[in-house]
Amino acid sequence: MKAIELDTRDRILDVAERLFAEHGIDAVSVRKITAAAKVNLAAVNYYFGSKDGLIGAVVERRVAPLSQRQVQALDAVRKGGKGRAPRLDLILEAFCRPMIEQAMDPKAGGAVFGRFMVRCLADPNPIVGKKVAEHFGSVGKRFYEMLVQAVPGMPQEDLWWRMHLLMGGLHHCLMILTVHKASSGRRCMKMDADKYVKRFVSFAAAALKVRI
Amino acid sequence: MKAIELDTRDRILDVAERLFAEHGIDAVSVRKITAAAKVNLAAVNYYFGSKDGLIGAVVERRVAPLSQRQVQALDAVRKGGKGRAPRLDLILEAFCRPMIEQAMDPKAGGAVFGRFMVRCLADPNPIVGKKVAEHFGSVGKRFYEMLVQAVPGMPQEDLWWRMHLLMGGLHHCLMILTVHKASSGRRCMKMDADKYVKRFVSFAAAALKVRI
DNA sequence: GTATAATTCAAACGTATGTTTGAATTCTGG
DNA sequence: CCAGAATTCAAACATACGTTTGAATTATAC
Repeated sequence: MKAIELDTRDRILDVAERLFAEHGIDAVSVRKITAAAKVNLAAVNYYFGSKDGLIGAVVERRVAPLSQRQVQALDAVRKGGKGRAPRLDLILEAFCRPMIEQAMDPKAGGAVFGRFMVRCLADPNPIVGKKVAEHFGSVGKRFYEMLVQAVPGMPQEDLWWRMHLLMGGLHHCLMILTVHKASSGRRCMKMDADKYVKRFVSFAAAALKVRI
Repeated sequence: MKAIELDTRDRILDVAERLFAEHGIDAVSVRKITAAAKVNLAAVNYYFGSKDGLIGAVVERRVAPLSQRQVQALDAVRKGGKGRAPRLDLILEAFCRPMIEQAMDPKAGGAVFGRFMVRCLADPNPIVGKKVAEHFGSVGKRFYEMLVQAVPGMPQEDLWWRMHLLMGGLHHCLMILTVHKASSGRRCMKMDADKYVKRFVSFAAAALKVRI
C-alpha cells in the first residue's frame, strides 16, 4: 500500500501543512519543509514565489473549502425553514459539522487538518489572520444572524458573546482531539464524528437558551 | 504623570510581555525587546541567561500567581460546602473570576496581561507550553473533580469535554476582549468584570446541567 | 577615598534564515 | 530527433538572529 507519488507542488503543500500543524507556522523554516518533502530548497520560491506565498497557499487550500461548506450548510437550514425561524439545533449542527467531520476523516486530512486549522485560528502570523478573517467572516456573520432569529428575546450583546464562547470552545476541543493524533499519525474513525457533533449541539443549545 | 522609573530587569519583563502579547512570542526578537525597553542588547542575557530564560520568566510571572489564585478560590468553595457537593455556579465563578478580573484591571496588567495569557494558552513554544501545563494542570484537575461532584449523574467523559468547551470559550472571549485594547492602550474599567463573570457563569451552568 | 562588585556598553562571533542565481536536467510538442 | 519550455539543482547572497566578549562605567562597602 504505497502512497501515490504526488508532484513537487502538492508534496510541498502537504508537508508544510503537517509541519505547521505540529510545530506552529512560524517555527517551520523553508529548509525544514523542503528537506522533509525531499525537494530542492529553491522549489518553494519557484512554485509559490516566497515563504509567505506558501503559507497563504496552505491556508487557502483548507480554509476556503471549509468556510464554503459551512456557509452552504447554514444556507440550507435557512432555506429549509421556509421563512420561519430556523431550528437552533440545526443551525448549530450546520456550523460545527463540516469542521468536525473533516477533522475526523483521514481521507480529507484528518487530525493533521484539524490541528492545522486550530493553529490558524490562533496564530499571530498576519497572513494567516487575514486569510482566516476573510473566509470565516461570512460564516460568523450568517451564524450570528440565524442565532438572533432562533433565540428570540435575548439581548443581542449577550447572544454575541455566547456565540464566541461556543466558537472558542469548539476550537479548543478540536485542538485536544487532534493534538496527539496529528503527530502520531493514528487514525480517527469517521463514525465518531456524529457523537462529537451531538455532544456539541446539545451543549450549545442549552447554553444559548438559558436566561441570564 | 510620569511613569515610575523601573530598573532594567523589570523594564525588560514589562516590554517583553507587551510585545509578546501584540505579535506572538516567537515573532519578537531580543533586539526588538531591548530596543523598545531602551536597554543594551546584552542585558537580556545578563539578567535572564538566554532568550528562553526571559520567556520563562515572563510567563512564570503571570501564570504562577494567577493559577494560585484560581486554586485558592476553588479550595475556598470546596471548604465552604462543608463536605456537601459544592454549588455549580460558585465553582464556575471561582474558576473564571481571577482571570477576568485581572484582564480588566489596568493596575494588574489589564488587556496586555489578558492578551499575553491567551497567547500563552495557544502558543506552540515548548517552554511556554511546559510552564502553562505545570501551573494550570492543578487548576484543571481541581476544577474537573469539583464539577463531577456538582453535576451528578452525567457521564464523566461528557463532563470532561464540556469542561474543555468552557475553557476554550473563556480563552477565546478573553482574546476578543483584549485584542484591540492591548495594542491601543485603551483602559478597561474594572467594574465591567462582574458583568462578564455573570455572563460566563450563567452560560456555563446551563450548558453543564443539560442532559444529552 | 579606594577597592570591589555590579552593571552597562559597543563590537564581534557563529549560525540560521529567506531568497536569488545560473547551469544542469527533464519534460513536451512538432 | 530535436528545439524550447519547464523544472531541478548546488551554490552563494545578504540579512537577522541569539550569544559572547572585554572594556568602560556606575554603584556599593569598608
